[in-house]
Amino acid sequence: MPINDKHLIDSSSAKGKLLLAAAKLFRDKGYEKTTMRDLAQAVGILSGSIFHHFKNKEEILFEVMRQTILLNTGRLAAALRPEYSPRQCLLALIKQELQFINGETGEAMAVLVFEWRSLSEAGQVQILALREAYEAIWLEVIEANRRAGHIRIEAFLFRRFLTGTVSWTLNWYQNDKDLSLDALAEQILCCYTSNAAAPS
Amino acid sequence: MPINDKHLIDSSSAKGKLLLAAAKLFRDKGYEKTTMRDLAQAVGILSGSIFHHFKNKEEILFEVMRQTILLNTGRLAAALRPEYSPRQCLLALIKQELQFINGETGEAMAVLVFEWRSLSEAGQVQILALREAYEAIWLEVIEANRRAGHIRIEAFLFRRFLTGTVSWTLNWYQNDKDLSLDALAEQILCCYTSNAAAPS
DNA sequence: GTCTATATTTGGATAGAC
DNA sequence: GTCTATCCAAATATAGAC
Repeated sequence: MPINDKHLIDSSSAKGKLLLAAAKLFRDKGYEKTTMRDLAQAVGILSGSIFHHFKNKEEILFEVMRQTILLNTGRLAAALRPEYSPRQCLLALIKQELQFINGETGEAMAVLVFEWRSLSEAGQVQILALREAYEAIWLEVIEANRRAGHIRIEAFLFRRFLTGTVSWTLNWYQNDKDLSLDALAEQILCCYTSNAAAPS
Repeated sequence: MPINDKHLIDSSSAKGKLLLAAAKLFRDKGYEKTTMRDLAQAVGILSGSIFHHFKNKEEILFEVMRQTILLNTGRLAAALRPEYSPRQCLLALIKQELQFINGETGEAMAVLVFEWRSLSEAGQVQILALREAYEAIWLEVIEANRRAGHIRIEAFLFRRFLTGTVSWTLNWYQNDKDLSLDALAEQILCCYTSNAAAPS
């Protein structure tokens, strides 16, 4: 388990393989257009067998979202260190979230953004509850930056603006030599805050 | 025709009614989950009759997107006035795009963002070509602001950041007394540029 | 331009054997 | 835990009457 924490996706189990394949298919084709037959084929079984692991299609979508949020909330919290300045904290969070969206959990994060409506209302409520812990980390750091004079607008609003910018990268960012994710994070911070860019 | 320009949606024709209803349904339920029966019912006919106006379901999605881009490109260009400063131009464009997304074309704009993958590749190419004129207006104004010292980062990158922030409003903005769209535009400009907020 | 009736396909889900 | 076989529902699209 080099990447995934306990209780989260175990890519060696059949269930874990299904979730990883589902994230990729849901991102590439969309949840509605992905059939149980597509998913079964992706992991080398037949469609009827999936129902041994999940009670229906929506439970797969729910699990993809749930495990992604749990994993990334842990990672976000771990990115902050006591010796960091408010500005360094903010930069660290931006770098992390860019990684979530454009790195190895990118498929699942895209599913969270684009397939939200496909989740039942009951499922949405549960996922939103998990997301609160994630957003609480952000707001604390943003408030600290506001107190330090780096941010001029209200913290909630700032977070919404930033969420849009970072989420949108999944529509255009291609990892190449021209712009690394860390450099992109600094450009965002430079654009969003009043003072000079943080040291690279 | 108080709202819609020539060649664009005529809400008194059967075809126009279908397109307006489709935009709303596609946004609310998603393209895949919206059935021809849903759409027919929304305009008071039966599903078979739709195929007299459109050759298939995807053509409806394509037309919703195409007409929305054409309409809004015209509006965007019309929002600029010769006497405006670069900063006033940028604010005017932000206000316009917020209106596109959260105003009367909001349903169709959400479709453009969320249902992009549901369009065939051939359709995507055509819509992208139309989008170029729209983006050209933006880039010219952004460049002028950069030359004036209001923007510190590269124009393409700035536009991508801004696109994310403005598009994301469709996930959270509710028009109420607390925050008008014009006030929101000024907050965005304040957050994104170095100088003092524009006068309200 | 709309309706009636229906062809045809697709896809989620189940039951029981192995 | 997977496969075989299949049920059932839903949805796109068509043909021809009015």
